[in-house]
Parts: sequence; C-alpha cells; structure tokens
Amino acid sequence: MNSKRLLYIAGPTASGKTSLAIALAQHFDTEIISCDSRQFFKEMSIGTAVPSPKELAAAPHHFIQQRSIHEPYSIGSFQREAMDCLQTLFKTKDTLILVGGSGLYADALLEGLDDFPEVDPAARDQLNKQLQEEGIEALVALLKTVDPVYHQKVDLGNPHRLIRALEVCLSSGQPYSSFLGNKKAPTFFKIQKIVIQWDRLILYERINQRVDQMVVSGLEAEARSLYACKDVNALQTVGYREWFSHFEGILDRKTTLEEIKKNTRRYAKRQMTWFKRYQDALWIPGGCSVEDVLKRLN
RNA sequence: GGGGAGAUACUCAAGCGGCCAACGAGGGCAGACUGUAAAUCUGCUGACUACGUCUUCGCAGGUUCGAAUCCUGCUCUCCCCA
Repeated sequence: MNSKRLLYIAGPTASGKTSLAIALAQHFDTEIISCDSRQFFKEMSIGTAVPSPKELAAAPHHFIQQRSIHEPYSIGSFQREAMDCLQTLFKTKDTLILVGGSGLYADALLEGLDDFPEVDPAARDQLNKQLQEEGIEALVALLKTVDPVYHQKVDLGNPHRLIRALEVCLSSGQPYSSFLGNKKAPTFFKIQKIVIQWDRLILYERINQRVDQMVVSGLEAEARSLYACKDVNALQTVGYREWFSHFEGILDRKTTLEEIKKNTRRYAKRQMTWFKRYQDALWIPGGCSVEDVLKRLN
C-alpha cells in the first residue's frame, strides 16, 4: 500500500553522512534532502562542511545553500517546504534520502510539527530586553500567569524556551501549551532511519582533523567576511563564533582552533544524545560500505 | 652553599584544627529538547557490595578526642642571594 520510503541518514558531525547519502542516492537513482540547519545558507560553506561542487553534482540536492543568512528562516518554514518537496519528489521516486545532523529538523519531517501562530518579532525583542533588565525570574513569573501548564513542564532556567513560549503567548493571546500535541506524522511514506556510529575517540579524532582541514581551506577568511553580520542567528555557529572572538582579541589563534574543536566535539555529543532515541533505526558502524548498508537495509 | 615560597582530586585553584570527599573554574561524562537547535539549558564528576561504607589533600612519623589544616624529618618544584 505504501511503497514510498524515506531513508534518513543521521549521525554526529564528521561521521560521513554526506558521502553515504550520495552513494545511496546514486544507487537508488534518487535525490537528497538536507536537514542541516546551517547548510541551508549560501554565505557559509567551509565551516558548515557543505557538500563540494563535485558531491553536489553526483546527486540532486535540496535545501543546500538556498537561503541567505539575512532572511529569517525557521523550522516551520523548513518543515513546510521540505514536506512539499517530498510530495513532489515521491511522485517520481520510490526512495528518497534525507540527510543532516539537525535532529529537531529531521524530526519535524519524520514526526510532524505543531502549528503555531506567527510571532511578532517585536515580542521577542521585548522579552529579551526584559530578560536582560529584570532577570529570568521575571520571565518565569510572566509564564506562570499566561501559561501555567507550560510553566509546569519547561526548564525554567532556559531563557530560550521561556522566551519562545512567551512570545507565542503574547503574540497570540493564547497559551503556548494550547498549540502543542496536535502534530501528526506524515503517512505517505515509510521511514527508515540509519544512524552512523563511530567509536568516540575515533570520531573526535576525525573532528579534530576536519577542523584543521577547514582552517587550511580558509575558514578564517570565511569567518572574517561574515564578521560584519556576526549577530545573525545563522552565525551562532561553531567554527564561526570562535573566530569572531579571535577577531575581537578575546582568543588567540591557537586557542581559537582548540575551542572550535572542543565545541564541535560537544556538538557531536549532543547529536548523539538526540539520536539515541531512535530505537527503530539501523545502526551502522562508521566507514561502513554502501554495499553493507544496502545488505542490512533488507 | 645560604635564604624564601610551595606541593590539594584529570587540570587550575580555594581551604589553614572539627560544619571537608574537600568552595570555585576548566576539562570530561550523562541528560533535556516542538519556529534561536552547530542554539539553549540541566545533572554528575575519589572509590565502592552506594539514603551507607571505605581510602584521599607530596612521603614518613608526631601532637590532638579530632588534622588537608599544627610539629619534625625526607623528597620534589619555584624564586632570591652566592
């Protein structure tokens, strides 16, 4: 009844997702949808390890460097656009490849996303200002009055979460929690998750080497060219922020590289924590050949 | 050769008689996660047969009811004078 299948290639940064995705896409003669929240942006290349021109030519890619860091983008927009993309591509393909390390973005496609009203950007500005001036307690108190339900379950020490909930409450006049719990997973395709797993030390070594390689490839210059817009959301990114600190004289060059490596390792750790929830995934060892992956797929 | 300072858990670093398995920071580990997600936040971090027990603060002794904290010796490090 449902012959359509989406293969989601997951795994921490530097685990080899890109090359596996391309190999699979070639095998199935199909296309790749990226769910990497930083590879969306055309201004960033080196630091986000975007696929090379050669790799991009090896299989059709979607959601790679199609946006500008100056345009606001959200997981909601991504979810809608990517779902449309899936609908379209599945008309001619039975198998599609989803690849990317942004677990939340992947899950938005795999499990759906609740609908939230548009938020007035001024609301967030106002809340950030309040956070700065009155402290997080003020936000907690406010949330308690406008959305006691969510107040019960959020991490009250997390300003981003508080502000998100509050901006929705204030913009819509309804509790944030009232919008939750209605999401439904798409049913027009089956899902097969494939998680690439490396021995921790080896992965960390790969990360270190990749960072060194990025620097050789010109990461510093790329970061410098973006320094003027360092505050945009897309640039709150490992590999860029550290250079910004360096440009400001906060970090020396050596420390900058060490910090990038450390923060990348931590990022990888958070990704692994996220993917651990994928009980139904096919777990494959890092460096596994496509043939082996295909063999294990059925 | 003489004088001075210091040795604390993975690292840095507090503590200077009991409230110390030992502040804090870093690092590490584990976790959370619905439009900021490469973001943001939380917990743990001497050992263990764990709401209790055991072994720690350079080493060896000593004083004391009781020491990481006081005394003696030793080892090592750093600084100053020769």
